[in-house]
Amino acid sequence: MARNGRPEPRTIGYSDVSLDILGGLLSFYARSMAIALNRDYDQAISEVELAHGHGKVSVLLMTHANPGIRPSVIAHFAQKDRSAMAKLIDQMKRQGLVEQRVDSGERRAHELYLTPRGEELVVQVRTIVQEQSDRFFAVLDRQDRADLLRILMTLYERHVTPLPANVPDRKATT
Amino acid sequence: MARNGRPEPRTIGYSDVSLDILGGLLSFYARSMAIALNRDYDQAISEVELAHGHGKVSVLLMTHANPGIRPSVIAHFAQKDRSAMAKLIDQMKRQGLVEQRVDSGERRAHELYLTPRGEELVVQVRTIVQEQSDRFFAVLDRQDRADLLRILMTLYERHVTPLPANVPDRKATT
DNA sequence: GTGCGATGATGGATGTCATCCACTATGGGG
DNA sequence: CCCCATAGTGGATGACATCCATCATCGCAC
Repeated sequence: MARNGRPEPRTIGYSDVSLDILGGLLSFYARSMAIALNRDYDQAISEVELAHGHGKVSVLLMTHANPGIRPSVIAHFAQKDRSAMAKLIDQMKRQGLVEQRVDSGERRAHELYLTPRGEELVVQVRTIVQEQSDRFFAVLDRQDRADLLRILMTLYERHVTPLPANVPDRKATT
Repeated sequence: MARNGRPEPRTIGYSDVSLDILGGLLSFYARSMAIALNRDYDQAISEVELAHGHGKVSVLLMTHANPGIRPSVIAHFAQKDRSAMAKLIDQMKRQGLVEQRVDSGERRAHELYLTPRGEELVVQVRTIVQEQSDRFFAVLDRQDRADLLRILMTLYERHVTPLPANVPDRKATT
């Protein structure tokens, strides 16, 4: 049984195989980390009704922090297709977590609000998500965690979008 | 048009929205980076017939570097379900890239070999994969790249499996 | 006022992939 | 011989990303 819950090979040793260039490839390790992180995260978040992916958590937290926010803005920060975002929000509406109103000043757009039920869930979700992240990255020392956060924020700003001004430790990298 | 090719919101500003705890959450940034990286990678790798995910590339490179390797060993390092790995290898067999033989000393297991065609593809794939990774992480300075690699390797060893002894810069972290 | 292109949201089609389960042939140990 | 574990395989299912088309709305130019 490997660290990730999958059976490990039991009839042959594998400590001397070569990973070829993968052994020194940032993208291989980055994607591998994401696989492990996703699995761990999905397990943690399945305790509440928000299983699978960051989408619902992003909607919940960002709507909480920004009542009236646009679906398209959330989609933007979460790197989610507009159409997929609409479906996700529809699901959360059916779950009784959010509600939508037409923006009176721009009737093509919607404003998102949490329901009281959604608000209750926020506290839980914050705790679960923070603990999961802390636990996953606890194998790193404090300095490495700080460096990793800084580096990942840089990558986010350069590959996704500039971070809002209110994000702590954000540096103008654009 | 945002950095990732998706339309960005055009009728409202969004530089002052709050990301709530996501703004300081390692797992959010890690997963966001992976989304961006996956997209970039998939674009690069679609130039050759290995689109989508690291699976095929891992099979190709690790079989090249370790002729006769077990599917289960590749699955182990690539964090892939056995059943999914079997389907993937079947696909690559049909593409004429690999072939399988029964391991004579352990007849439950298979040995994987590349075909001449598979071998030809290795050179291309190596170049593409290396360039994609280099390009994606080029936004970081040299020190940050080195730190990121070291940190990600630590995470791999702690969350996935110990790295083989032949991997450069590997440290015993178990 | 009208027309045109852009915008935000929505629905649909499609492909891909992970997960989980069941099964078969094989191997090792009691 | 029996039992349990192992490696590989096939199937079912659910989730999700992507891409496309559509509609209502908006802003701008003529």
